[in-house]
Amino acid sequence: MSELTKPTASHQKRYHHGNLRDTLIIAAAELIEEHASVDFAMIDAARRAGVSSAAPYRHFKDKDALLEAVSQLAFMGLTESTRDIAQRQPVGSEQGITALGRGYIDYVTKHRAFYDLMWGDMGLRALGDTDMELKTSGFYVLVDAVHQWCDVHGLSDYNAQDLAVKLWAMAHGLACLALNHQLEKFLPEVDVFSLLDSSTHTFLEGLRRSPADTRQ
Amino acid sequence: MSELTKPTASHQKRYHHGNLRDTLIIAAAELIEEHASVDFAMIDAARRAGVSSAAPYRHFKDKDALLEAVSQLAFMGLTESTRDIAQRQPVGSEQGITALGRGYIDYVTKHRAFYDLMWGDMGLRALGDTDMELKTSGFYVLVDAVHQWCDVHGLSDYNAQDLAVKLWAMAHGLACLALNHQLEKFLPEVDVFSLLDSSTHTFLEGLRRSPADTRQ
DNA sequence: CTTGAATGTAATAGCGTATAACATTGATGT
DNA sequence: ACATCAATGTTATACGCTATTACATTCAAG
Repeated sequence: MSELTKPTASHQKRYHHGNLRDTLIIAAAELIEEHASVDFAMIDAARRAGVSSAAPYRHFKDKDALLEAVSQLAFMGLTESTRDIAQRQPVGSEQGITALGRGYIDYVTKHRAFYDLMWGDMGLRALGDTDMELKTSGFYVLVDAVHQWCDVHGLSDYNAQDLAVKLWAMAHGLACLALNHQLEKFLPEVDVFSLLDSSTHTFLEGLRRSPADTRQ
Repeated sequence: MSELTKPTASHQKRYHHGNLRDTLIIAAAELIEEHASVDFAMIDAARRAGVSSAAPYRHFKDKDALLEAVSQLAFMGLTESTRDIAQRQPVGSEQGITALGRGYIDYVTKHRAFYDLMWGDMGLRALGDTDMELKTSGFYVLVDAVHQWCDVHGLSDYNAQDLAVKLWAMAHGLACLALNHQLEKFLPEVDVFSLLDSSTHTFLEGLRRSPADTRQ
């Protein structure tokens, strides 16, 4: 239990928790990870925080609001991981792009329930303007990498944002198929990361060798 | 109400429904479409079929079992639509491949809740061996189209199944991003079908022009 | 030290799933 | 035709989860 999640005075039961909101978010995130599903009970999150079943409703309008808060955690984690990866890749390289895709797949694969939270019913249901930047900043890391790749390869006439969306869709699609055990069904020998690598490579190869009239 | 869903004698209330199982599947599918969500109440499906709240449990162990039956409907619809489309495309053409992708995106976009049912928690949860063929036969239509494209372009050294998975992932990813309103956020001017076309084109171009040493 | 806002508790309404006990019907064998 | 049993339907109800209400405690501002 992190310092953030503790009541203000340790080991002593006080009437007021002190950090209930944050504690509930953490508790919910843990329960989601453990169950690999968002079908946890509010009362369990409350119990884990050491409060009554009604207490959470002082901090969150309903369960969706709590889930929305957890999804922000998920997006923060994804963005942070994405930035870390981008930082360590050679500028403008194909590897710089595939590494981001690998990181994306790795993240959502290891956090199945977060994936559901980010791209399932939730992601769009509670889409506050405030959260917009939080939820999109990871994408722009990819846009930068694509932009640099285009520059390095003398393909500045391509729209980096358009290409980034396409590359994102590739990684997203592969991740989704992997999560649903479709890959092991149709390509039992192949792992998702090598699929991403070759898929990305073919796509970038297509960009480099395609006639200019197909560009924007 | 189709013939299938009617009690055996019309307009007369009988104790036994006669086709309750099928009627419930249709009713559930309708409710799912209407709510754009699988969060309908069993009792509503029962009411729509004109039976009591407990009757459905004579035909389905639990709600998941009913949802699984609906997901089979969804897969059947997808497969049928895919076959229809494949039939009307020139053999071995790029268009023959993009048309399948377009059809896929069109189908899941118009049946958002079916998409969740097929690829959300459900799809894998109740994955009976019997249903396997039902759920995979659509994919092999794509494999055929890809195989033909490879033949026409003298690229028979490629593994059609591998390529089909990659193309599927592309369409699947784009569909998912479109469903979650990510495309309109990052590329407000562009529609998902043109993205699929250019994405697919670039990929196939990469295959044709890529050095042979990257092939299997 | 008073007072009100914030935050907690206990009790409970309300909805949804699922089961149990009972009722009705259709099908089968003699 | 008729007895009988399995299939299929009904009513009543237990249980779990969400969310609200009325009340309790604490913090913080004047």
